[in-house]
Amino acid sequence: MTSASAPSAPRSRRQRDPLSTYDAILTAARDVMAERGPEALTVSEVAHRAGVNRGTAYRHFRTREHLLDAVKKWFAGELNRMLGEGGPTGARMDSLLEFLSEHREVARLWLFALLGDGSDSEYEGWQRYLGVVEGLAESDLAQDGIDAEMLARILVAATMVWSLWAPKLAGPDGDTRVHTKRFARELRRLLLFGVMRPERWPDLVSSLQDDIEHPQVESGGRNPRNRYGDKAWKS
Amino acid sequence: MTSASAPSAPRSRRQRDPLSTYDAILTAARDVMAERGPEALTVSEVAHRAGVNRGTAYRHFRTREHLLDAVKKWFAGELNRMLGEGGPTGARMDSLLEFLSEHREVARLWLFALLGDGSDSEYEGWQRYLGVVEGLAESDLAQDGIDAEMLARILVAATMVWSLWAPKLAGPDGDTRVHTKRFARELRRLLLFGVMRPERWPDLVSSLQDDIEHPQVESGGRNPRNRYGDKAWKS
DNA sequence: TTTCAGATCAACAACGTTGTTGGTTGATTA
DNA sequence: TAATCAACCAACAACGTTGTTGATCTGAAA
Repeated sequence: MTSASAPSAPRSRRQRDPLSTYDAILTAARDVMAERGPEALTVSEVAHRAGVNRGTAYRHFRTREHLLDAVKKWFAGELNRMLGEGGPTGARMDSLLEFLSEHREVARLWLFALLGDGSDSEYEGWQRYLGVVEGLAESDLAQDGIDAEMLARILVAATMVWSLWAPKLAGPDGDTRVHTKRFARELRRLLLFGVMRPERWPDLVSSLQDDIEHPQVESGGRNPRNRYGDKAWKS
Repeated sequence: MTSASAPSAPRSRRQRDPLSTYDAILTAARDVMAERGPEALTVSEVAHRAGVNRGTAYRHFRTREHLLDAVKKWFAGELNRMLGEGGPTGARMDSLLEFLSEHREVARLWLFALLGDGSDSEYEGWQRYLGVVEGLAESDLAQDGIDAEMLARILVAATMVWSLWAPKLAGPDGDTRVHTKRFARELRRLLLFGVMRPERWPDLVSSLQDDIEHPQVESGGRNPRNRYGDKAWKS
């Protein structure tokens, strides 16, 4: 050290408890990161929020980057849990919405990750979720010709974004539940019935059928099973 | 000034052209902001990218905050244009997707804005878009009982997120168009037919109908017109 | 009770950022 | 051609951030 005699006002030193200190720092980091994004995270703010000296944060996480990684790791686990949970299909959509309403920071981190440069890092939770949608698509509970992967993406994307929209629509102290109920209802309705009356959109319908005759294969992606014309719409 | 005699190597001075300098700075700022988010934007990086001295940037934009505001203003106009354009419904969805594929930075800025703290700042473009969806929902081209606002949100959310997903799925130098075509197709299919076979999900169907008898009104939001049971599904 | 590993912290150096200042230079006009 | 004015730029001060260092304290073991 260099100078620094005895500090005149030795600010109450944090009680010793490494584990809970670690937790406090990680939680604070998670909050900061969810609020303002990984780019905006500073160790200073995290330490301040955790009620810890900045130096202490550096003892628990070697660098700022290590801290970010720890949060991302936590987040990945949370996302897995989230996507994996819930019964099949309908119930699963609802439980996803519910989970996200209560863990908005996960949705925020998800979007920040999407905006980040990391490659998609397909979580196993996503695979499980996708598996469920595929199972549904192939069962006779669902219609024909569904592209399960794209459908799953539509559902997850809409749900994630919704969970961030809801509080803005509800206002500063409004209740998000009413809006969320409307959202969930419209989503269910969409899944059951769609939007258009197919008989009024012959062009669109035939454009879907055209895709069969000119399939877009190549490029690794899963190949949608396109078979229309049986009883996909109406009887 | 203080010291600073004659600079030994007077780096080639930028040709004088205030307007294009302004543009260069604004464009660079837009790029940086779209890439790394508003929080991560520094005037230094913007000036460097624009090939301009930092001081020059400060001549055109009084502070960093003014620069951010200018980008946001530009973005709002772009978003309006985007949501406003395109024909009705199906064609509009496609044009939205197309626009976003070519202007990914708009989608990124949109998500960053969503993650930011500004209140929703409902753009007029959004109102126009919503108006179109409402028009469709009320016409006899569409099914009954659609909650137009929520449907519009589902569509916009899925599309915005997709435009950021696509390049990640395609890989570093892959072609996004194939995947995007699949996405667009599944979206159209979803709008036409939905996913489930309603006759196999009596519980879900009746839960939608229940909403009529126990309507969720209150809280300012538009009240969905729920009337089922006529010919919403099948004939 | 004494000892001591390690948890906590204040201070430091190096660096990057913001916003300001005043000198330089080029285009326009008189 | 000469004067003028604004665009451009280098350097500066003030500040915040990162990562490091050594002093100090504490809980638990000896």
